[in-house]
Amino acid sequence: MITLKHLKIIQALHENSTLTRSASVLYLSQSALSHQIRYLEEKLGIALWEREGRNLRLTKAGELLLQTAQQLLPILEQTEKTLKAYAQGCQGILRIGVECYPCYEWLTKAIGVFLKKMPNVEVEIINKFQFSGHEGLLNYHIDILITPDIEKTAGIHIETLAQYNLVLLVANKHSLVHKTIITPKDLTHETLLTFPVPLERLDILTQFLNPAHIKPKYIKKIESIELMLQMTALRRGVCILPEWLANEFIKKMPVKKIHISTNGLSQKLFAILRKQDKEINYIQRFVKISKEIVNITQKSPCLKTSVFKQ
Amino acid sequence: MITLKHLKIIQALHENSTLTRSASVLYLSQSALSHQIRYLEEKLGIALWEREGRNLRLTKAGELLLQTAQQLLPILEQTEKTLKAYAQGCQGILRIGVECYPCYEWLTKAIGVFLKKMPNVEVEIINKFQFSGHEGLLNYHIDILITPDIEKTAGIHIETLAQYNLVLLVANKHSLVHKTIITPKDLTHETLLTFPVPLERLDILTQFLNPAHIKPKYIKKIESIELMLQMTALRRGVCILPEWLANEFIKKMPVKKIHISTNGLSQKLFAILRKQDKEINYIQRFVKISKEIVNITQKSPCLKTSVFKQ
DNA sequence: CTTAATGATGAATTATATTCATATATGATA
DNA sequence: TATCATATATGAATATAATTCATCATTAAG
Repeated sequence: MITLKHLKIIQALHENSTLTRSASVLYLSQSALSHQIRYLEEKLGIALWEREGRNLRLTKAGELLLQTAQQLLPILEQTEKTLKAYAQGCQGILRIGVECYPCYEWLTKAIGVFLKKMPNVEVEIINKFQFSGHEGLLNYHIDILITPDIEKTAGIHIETLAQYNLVLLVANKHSLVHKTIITPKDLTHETLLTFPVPLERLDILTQFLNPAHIKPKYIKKIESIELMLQMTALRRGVCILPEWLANEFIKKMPVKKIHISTNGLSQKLFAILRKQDKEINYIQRFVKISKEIVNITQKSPCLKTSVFKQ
Repeated sequence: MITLKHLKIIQALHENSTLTRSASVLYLSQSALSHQIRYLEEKLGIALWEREGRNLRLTKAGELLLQTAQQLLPILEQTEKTLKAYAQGCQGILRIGVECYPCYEWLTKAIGVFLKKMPNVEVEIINKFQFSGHEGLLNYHIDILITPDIEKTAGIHIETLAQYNLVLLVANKHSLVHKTIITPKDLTHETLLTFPVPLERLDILTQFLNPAHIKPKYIKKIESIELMLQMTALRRGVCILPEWLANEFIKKMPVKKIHISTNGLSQKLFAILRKQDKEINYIQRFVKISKEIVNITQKSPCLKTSVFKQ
């Protein structure tokens, strides 16, 4: 009765608004779509769209069908991809979602090692999500999510990859540079450079500044870590990075790291997967490699630097 | 590429083993199926079944496709049913799963009230699950689960319907009948009549007997509550029931209730739903009615009996 | 070795989806 | 409000895909 074709149509129609545009996206004629949706509504005996002039608006029934489409299609797509991979002698596809900007540093290495050890598994990295990474995981857009934020939802399995301190980075000539420890107050007049994530996901705010009821002068979102460091060096702001990553940068740029509060501000990094995938060989392997690489990345420069500094 | 038809075929084939049988289940000719699966394997470029003589066994790829089918088809089926219901002017279908034998007593009443108040919603009761009720909920086989057992899994919402005491029922002439409170030791030589659920789900064992390292002489599983009471009255065993239900039976059968331990053995009853369904009007309504009915059912006979007994 | 039953296959048929050509409707603009 | 560019609807023709029919090949059981 309802076919996947219909689900694809209803989704495309939702994304592209007009029949003509959707048709071209689906490589079909406008006429074909028109026939299909008429057929579908006729068979179901219920309107899926309200036609207001040349605009289509989903009815309640249409919404239900769209929701179903958005739930089913990614699952099927994943299966098809994996089958195609199987057909080419691959063991599978691993789609990694990343919700953690500094992670790319070690993730690239980890994937490198993984690809060598598992030449039959393909890897795909996804960092834009329709909603959240968690959603992406549950909806089969990705198979594994690297994130510092966990939501305890059913059906997922959580692996802790690492724990590290966050430190503040300031320019060598910055007024704060001689502090050994930063207090919330110190940041009152600073511009804080952050990655473009929702503010409630910034530990420096939720764990450090908010409890002290202090706001930085301005929060500026920057995509690229290099640019962020550049701006820090040029005294256009200060930024917060994992200590192991900060250690890399203080070697090559005119910036200094300062510890945050007496206890430090620590953060954990997790790899999250669907429970049913926990036993899949190449997924276990990837988690294991990630743990190793994260720990090497975070410890070795640390050591070097501390030797260097003493 | 892969269509729903294929998923249905792979599922039917898994359930019915042979092509011929599956074909008749799907109202197709054996030839049609044979063509379809050949086409599918050809297009995917990978074997989905290994043919051992006339037996089909799924390959790893086939397993993946079957798993996908089992995940997708119930969701779609649910959507189709709901759409059909919409088409007939219904607001929707509520499929209730029940994992609690004594619940039928009040559930029937609750559904009665619900159907009167919401004439446009259809109701379906399901009490056999492929795996667990929780699975059924997450896989869209049911929309609401009535159970005393909660597993905290992601994406589900839990409502507490009631809390009540469990009591022991024995025949009027039973040797334990004059006890006011039962101890674990008292049950050493008794046959315990229970509903057919896994032993780890029986609170009388997990909460009462196991901690005292005591086992009843024999545990006999019985489907029907009437038969269970019948056997209790005939001194073929003793049984554990919610107190409110026990109160109903002691009025009409030669059985007595005895409280369990000094604190009593209390149990909670939950209604569990998918988080995304929480706001649906008729689901909220059903939960509300259930709470009311459970409380009336469990309180009113209690009152009557205590008046009667004094 | 037979036999009854299952699965496979090519050709014919039927059902379904798509396009083409064209008509109708809509919204913007003069 | 007339015009135009653009969008959707529709019937008939066509192309594609699914199903059946008739038949053969294979298999497990007696």
